[in-house]
Amino acid sequence: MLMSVDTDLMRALGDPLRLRIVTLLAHETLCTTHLVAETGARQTNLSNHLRVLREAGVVETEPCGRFTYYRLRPEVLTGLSEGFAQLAGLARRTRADDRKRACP
Amino acid sequence: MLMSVDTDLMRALGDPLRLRIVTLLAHETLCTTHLVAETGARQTNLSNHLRVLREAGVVETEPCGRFTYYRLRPEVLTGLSEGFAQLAGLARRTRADDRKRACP
DNA sequence: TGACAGTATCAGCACATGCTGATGTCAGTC
DNA sequence: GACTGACATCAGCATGTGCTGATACTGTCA
Repeated sequence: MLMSVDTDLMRALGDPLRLRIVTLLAHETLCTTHLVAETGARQTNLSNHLRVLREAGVVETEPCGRFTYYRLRPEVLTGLSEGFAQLAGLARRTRADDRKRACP
Repeated sequence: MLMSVDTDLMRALGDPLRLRIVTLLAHETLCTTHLVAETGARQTNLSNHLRVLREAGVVETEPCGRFTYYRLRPEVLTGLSEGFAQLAGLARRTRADDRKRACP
């Protein structure tokens, strides 16, 4: 069956800074202070973006004293990857078979 | 090496109607008239969205008389899929090793 | 050539979104 | 308890984006 791609998830990842955050978190679990240092963005701005990623389910948080660690949820990315792979497979077959609807 | 995910491509796909269009085109090559019928959106609106998808390289056009067929480019979707798979792999390893930067 | 159908483009409006400074909250430290 | 640092939230502004009607362009057909 077709597993559709989540639009909200795509929008969450469709921002340069958020994609940067995700890439950083893919390599290392970090807290906001680290992300501020890495990206050069303001704390407020980053906090907003992190909220978007959190609500989209891309990241999860782990409080650690007065710090908050951000960690990626790999299964979400895997789901996206599989969704696009499936779409690509369909498209490839459609193209190979030259499947097109007749002009009306 | 890390093949980064294209932000513009993500933004292009981060819209419900455009994602709908992509899903439709994955199954069948269609022209604007078909897409209007399928989605219920106005022609102008659809044309705008198709331009976004075209500029992002997601679709390509094939003129056919006074019709214009839209076809998906599978390699773009495959690239996205691989990009996310790679990120997911990194994230999974980061999580497994509990790799985190020390609190500052 | 004139009429028409299929698309693309444009300008304008409404709304969403990103960035910022100010402020609030909570945990740890003195 | 007062203070400080880490982080979240809020309100405001600027900009971006989607939707629409109007219009232009292009190929087909009578």
